[in-house]
Amino acid sequence: MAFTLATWNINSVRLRAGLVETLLTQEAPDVLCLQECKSPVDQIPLERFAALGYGHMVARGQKGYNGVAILSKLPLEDVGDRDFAGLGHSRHVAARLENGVVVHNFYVPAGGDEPNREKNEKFGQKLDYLSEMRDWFHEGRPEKAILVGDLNIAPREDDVWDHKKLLKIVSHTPVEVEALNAVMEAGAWVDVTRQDITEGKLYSWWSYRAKDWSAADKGRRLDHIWATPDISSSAYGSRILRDARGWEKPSDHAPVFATFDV
DNA sequence: ATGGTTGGCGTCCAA
Repeated sequence: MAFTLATWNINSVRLRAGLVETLLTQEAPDVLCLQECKSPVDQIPLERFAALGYGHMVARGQKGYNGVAILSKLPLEDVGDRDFAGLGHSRHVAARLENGVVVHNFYVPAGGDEPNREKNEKFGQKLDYLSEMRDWFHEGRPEKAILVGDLNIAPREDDVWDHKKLLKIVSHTPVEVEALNAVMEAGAWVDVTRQDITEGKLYSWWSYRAKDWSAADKGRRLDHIWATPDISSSAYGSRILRDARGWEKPSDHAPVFATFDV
């Protein structure tokens, strides 16, 4: 059975419920993983999504910050969440599809502005979060699993608009890239997006602060779709819906897609 | 070197 999955940092699911409806209507992924819902779970407008065929949801939320949700046309089993780095934030949730595939939805801490854990506690929390992800996947090697989300790191030189200019900018520093690569190695995760789109600049996020985000095109690939080796070769059709960044009152992130024939 | 924008909450914090 082939199914298409998308991941999108929505930056408030209540404010942008209309954009979620647009995406579900126009692109019709089977599963949509959202981050930064900024809403308690019981205030997510599930009825509006259910009316479009997305009646299944597994989510974790808190008031005002963070929050992750998995919306699906297909039945989901809630398989729990982890509070990496003990932050008490809603940044992870996992669900199992009926074909046995487990989907992990992550919102990794952004890490503040200063890439120095002595001066900036948030940067330390980001690195700790990634270390605990690494340790968890090392303890129990995942199988038939997909990991998606806003990982807040652009690992490759062609994942940012200017590699040299961003080496000291949080999201592209060598220590973060190493930490993310350690997570990948621990779980033997395959970067599905880059398996499909092997070359060239590729971005999923553009700052709100740019005057003309599209013309300036100073993007970063912060949003990822990974899979374990047993299913990664079944993936195809990866793409980033850049158009969504230009929709009315957009999120600063664009949705990332992949299809799996498991 | 700096400031630029957005959302949620509440008179500022996180991104």
